[in-house]
Amino acid sequence: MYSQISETPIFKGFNSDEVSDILKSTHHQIKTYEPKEIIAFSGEECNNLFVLVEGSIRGEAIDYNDKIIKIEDVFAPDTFAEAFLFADQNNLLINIVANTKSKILIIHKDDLLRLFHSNKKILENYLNIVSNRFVLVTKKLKFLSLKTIKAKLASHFIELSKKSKNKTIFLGKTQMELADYLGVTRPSLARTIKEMKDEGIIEVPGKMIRIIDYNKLKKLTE
Amino acid sequence: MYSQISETPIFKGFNSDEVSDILKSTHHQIKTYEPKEIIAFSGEECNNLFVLVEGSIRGEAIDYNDKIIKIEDVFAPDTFAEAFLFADQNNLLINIVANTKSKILIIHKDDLLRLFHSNKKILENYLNIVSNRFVLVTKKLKFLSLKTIKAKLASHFIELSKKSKNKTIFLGKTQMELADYLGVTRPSLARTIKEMKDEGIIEVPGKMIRIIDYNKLKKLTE
DNA sequence: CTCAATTTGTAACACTTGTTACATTTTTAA
DNA sequence: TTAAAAATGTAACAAGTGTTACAAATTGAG
Repeated sequence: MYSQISETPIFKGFNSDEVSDILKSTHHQIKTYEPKEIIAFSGEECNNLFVLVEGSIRGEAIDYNDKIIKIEDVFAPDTFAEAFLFADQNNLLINIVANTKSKILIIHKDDLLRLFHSNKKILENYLNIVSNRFVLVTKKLKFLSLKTIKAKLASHFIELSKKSKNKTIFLGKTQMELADYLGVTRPSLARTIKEMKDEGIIEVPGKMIRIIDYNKLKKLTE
Repeated sequence: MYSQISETPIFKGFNSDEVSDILKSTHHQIKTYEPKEIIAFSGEECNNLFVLVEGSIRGEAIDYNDKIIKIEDVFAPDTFAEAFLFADQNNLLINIVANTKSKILIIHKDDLLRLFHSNKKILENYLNIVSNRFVLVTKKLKFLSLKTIKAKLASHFIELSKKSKNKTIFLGKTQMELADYLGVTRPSLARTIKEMKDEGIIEVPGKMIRIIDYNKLKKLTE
């Protein structure tokens, strides 16, 4: 099991022997959860770092009509609920539920602080995780603040193009999935793609998107 | 000056003598900026913690047409650009510009790490700042994902009501400012307030908002 | 290959919000 | 107190997106 734990980002750079040593001198729990079991409840104070060693969990919000909305899946090896651990108001905004049988390493924040102090690398790992999470959320925020579907779509195409370093993008999604991802309806998305095609900004050969006019595309993201 | 620095959140709990001691053993710079001077450029890697000791700065984005969009003001004593300091991709997304003559304490992240290791309280302060920032951004995200003006407004009224623990809210803003804050236009905001009034959800005596039907209000935020 | 299921294209219409404009009320400064 | 400035109420219209519906094209399992 220590080798599994050494795969998680918070223990990056440690081998299983080192993980074993660290955990021997750090108060912690390891809990196993069954599928659908609730790991932590929305509203609860969250004073523990959760390290998902094995399995998969999800966060889900419950709206006014008791309808469940899935927010995010997390797969081992990873951590979750780590970014607001030291906030003044550290209440969970979502329920944490096991998708599959899951093994979770739980470290209280006070013990974590001690660990930070005795082990510089763990601290650096933690800071790295939290900072990366922050960058992600900030990007999401920037994306959400785009007002039109065209702007969102253009921004998305530019991101994909940057990643693949290619003017021709392969969309690994159906229109329906892409529409969901962008938070818009499928017919509206189709209409927007058509408009961009008509304006000579992109071509759509099959399941691909070819960027014809990068400047126009960029201008749309304002 | 040390007493000013001791007012900043990263040095919370230290008096000026202690701050003086800490800074004696920590590599740092103190720089002064004139109004409109650019402190850091968008795109630059950001490897320093900025502690705003005196004055006021702003973040501003520049769009494709070189139009400047103000993002956020920060007033001393506070820190900024701290949350993504340890991210893999730690490039600034905005320019940092001085509003007024400002004094800034600059600590490189390597020196900061050393400081964390030698001083537990500083580390805790930093973790607290970053976590709180994360909670703020997450709330903003949740807010932005609300689709209608009514939902945003309802959510805002509920927040204010929770804070003041009172069904009657004092809006310290003009409609124009509130509209800006919500990212909508002023006439649309006025129209929405009128609708909520007509539906018997709120009353608007003068500059106040009185919540009449809390349940209906809450239902609007879905 | 073939047929059913899925995905995509498209159109008509409704709803929400932005735009512009102007009248009215309130606030502020002289 | 009074005139100018700022804030607010409101209306007509435009733009963007959602909703619903259905046909055409594509995909996939047998």
